[in-house]
Amino acid sequence: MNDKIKNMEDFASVCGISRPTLSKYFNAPDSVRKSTRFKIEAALEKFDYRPNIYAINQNRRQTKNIGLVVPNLTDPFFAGIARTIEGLIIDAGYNPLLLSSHGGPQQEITNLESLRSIKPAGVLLAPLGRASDQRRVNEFTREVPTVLFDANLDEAGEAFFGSDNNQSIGLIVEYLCRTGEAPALFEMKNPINPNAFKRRTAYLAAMEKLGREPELIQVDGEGWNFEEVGFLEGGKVISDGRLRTNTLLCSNDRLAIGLLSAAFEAGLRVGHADGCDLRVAGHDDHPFSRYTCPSLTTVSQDYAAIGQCSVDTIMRIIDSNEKSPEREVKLFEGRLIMRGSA
Amino acid sequence: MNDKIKNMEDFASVCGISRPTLSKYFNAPDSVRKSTRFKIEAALEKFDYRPNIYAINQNRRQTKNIGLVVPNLTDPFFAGIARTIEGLIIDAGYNPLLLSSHGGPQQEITNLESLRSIKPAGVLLAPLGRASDQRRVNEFTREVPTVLFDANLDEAGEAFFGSDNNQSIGLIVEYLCRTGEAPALFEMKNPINPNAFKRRTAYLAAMEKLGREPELIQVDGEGWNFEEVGFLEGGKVISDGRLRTNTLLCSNDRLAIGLLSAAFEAGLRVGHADGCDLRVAGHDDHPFSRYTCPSLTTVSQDYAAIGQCSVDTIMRIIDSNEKSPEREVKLFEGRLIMRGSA
DNA sequence: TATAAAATTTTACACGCGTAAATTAAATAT
DNA sequence: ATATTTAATTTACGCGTGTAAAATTTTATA
Repeated sequence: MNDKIKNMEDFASVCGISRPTLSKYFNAPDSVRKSTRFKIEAALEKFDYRPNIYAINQNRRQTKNIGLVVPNLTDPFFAGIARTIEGLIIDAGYNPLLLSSHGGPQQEITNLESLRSIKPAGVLLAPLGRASDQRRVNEFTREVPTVLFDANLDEAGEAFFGSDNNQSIGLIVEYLCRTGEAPALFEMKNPINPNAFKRRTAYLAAMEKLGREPELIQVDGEGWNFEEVGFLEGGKVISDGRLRTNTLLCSNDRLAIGLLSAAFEAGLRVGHADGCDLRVAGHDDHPFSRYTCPSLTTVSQDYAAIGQCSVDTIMRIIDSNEKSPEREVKLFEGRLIMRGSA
Repeated sequence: MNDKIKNMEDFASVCGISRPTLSKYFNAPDSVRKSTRFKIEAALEKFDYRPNIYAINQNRRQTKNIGLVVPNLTDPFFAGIARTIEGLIIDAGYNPLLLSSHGGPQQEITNLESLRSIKPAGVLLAPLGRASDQRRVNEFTREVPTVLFDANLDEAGEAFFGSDNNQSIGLIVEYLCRTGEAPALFEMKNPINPNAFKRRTAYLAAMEKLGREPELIQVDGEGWNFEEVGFLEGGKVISDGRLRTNTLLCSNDRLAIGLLSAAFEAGLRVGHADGCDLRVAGHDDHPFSRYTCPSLTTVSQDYAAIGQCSVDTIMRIIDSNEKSPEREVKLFEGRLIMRGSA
């Protein structure tokens, strides 16, 4: 009577219907007659059966898996984005598989390899950027429908969605110039994020547009420990008296967080109030930027829109089952977040 | 000649060996004769074949998957731990599947459910703690070999590994008492993390041992936005003049980060130097605690050891293929991290 | 060289499901 | 009520692998 249900066959018999009908039900509950549907759902209440996902995926033309690769999950910024996108993927009826490249191009390729063996219907990839193994990423995107986000790679994937660095940097440069001294750009000499290059260019353009003299403060440092770079190199910049303006725009919030810490230890007062020595601004609206001392003025990226757009697009590609004729690129505007530091 | 290799059958024929032998090779390359192994590896160079993971998992008695569930990936503390453990799982020859409960008990159960359908060989679970749906977690651990870490749940899983809160809290309480005023404990009234309760108890015990009067500052606040709670409620505590000591021990670093921000905005000087108004200490050695203003004195947990121990144990359980007679519990000692804030 | 032991290969079947094609039942039109 | 159309169901086959048992080959031992 209460035999163990081992497979769909067994479960079909206790339902009193055939196995293929059951299969249809699991793929689309509304595709079976209402009366049979009730039979199935009644049986589901009584028996503990769920289809074997491996058998399903072996036989489906396509899996319901969507790969989601981010450069570094240890960065709460990407962790937050990943969470948002995961939710969107689930809402679309797919199964997200989250992988982090941990800042390393080797790991990034490893992630793509292991995704390949999972035969995903599509992949959302936020690549490392300049550090990425472009050739192998391109190779992958030719075999698996892929949408890039956050960082663009030349011609890789079906589409790219990210922030409009020109607009967002322009926004904060204009704000800083309007409310005080013109900012110098604090950045890494050899940044591994391609957005950093875009931001540098955007900074130069914005300054020129405003008729100000740009100043780049390019510091040493490797890898993804941006806070450490900001702290150590920012500390040197301060103690060496290399500052020719009292306003620093950091290429990203994590650099700014380190820099604020260095400024604090150097006894500098950061902020826009009277008597302050330094203004510091960032970019990204990092989750922690609200809690720095002082809180960090920055630009937020519209990740709700970027995520939604990325998911919509990969779904469209999956549904249409064809490579789109041309690579779509869409950039979203940032929003100024005014806080205490500048 | 250069036909597409579609399955192991095809690949076996281009290797010049039988399919079952090939199957053996993929499961353990050293289990086949050296000469046949060379044949296979030579063919692997020439042809692009990899076994279908779904067919493999459908037929193996056990998958090589290990589930890894953490309470909240948005917290860099857990993101770091997850990364460490992922590496250990891979080293052990298994395939980690990382899931975050996003701070919600419903998501935690959902995670366990979706892990069940993946039929993992074992699961490493850092539960939400008090917020967890204990009954359903217990149900899961009865069906799937599970090791708990970070937060303990009553009798759930085969083993638990975490930090010795008594030792670590004792350590920092002793340090604070020795170097200044005795600390009050700053914590949430209804913390969702069970370690919070352990730490409260440990604080009371440590104070008693030192013959000091304990003081609990229990603030409102729900959820996992600890920085916000620390900031808002800490700000109130400061402005209300509720502080009867100049030394605050926060139940965790994230509360401390918020509190430091509140203290900064209130114009308080935090630190142990002369002329400071307040000393603040935390617990966990959060990745950001190095970059607060001032940098945060805290206690680091030995997560290298906790992770290693957790992975070793789940591997032992998987290999022995039997429930261990008794539930193993092991607590690891914390280390004092002295920085600027206390 | 003969023999035993070990390793390898072959044979044969199972796993649990998707899905095309054929069949049957239900819904609609006449 | 009957013919027609449409939807639901069943039949039958295939997916790519693991694995036990039997047959064979290779290696080690005497």
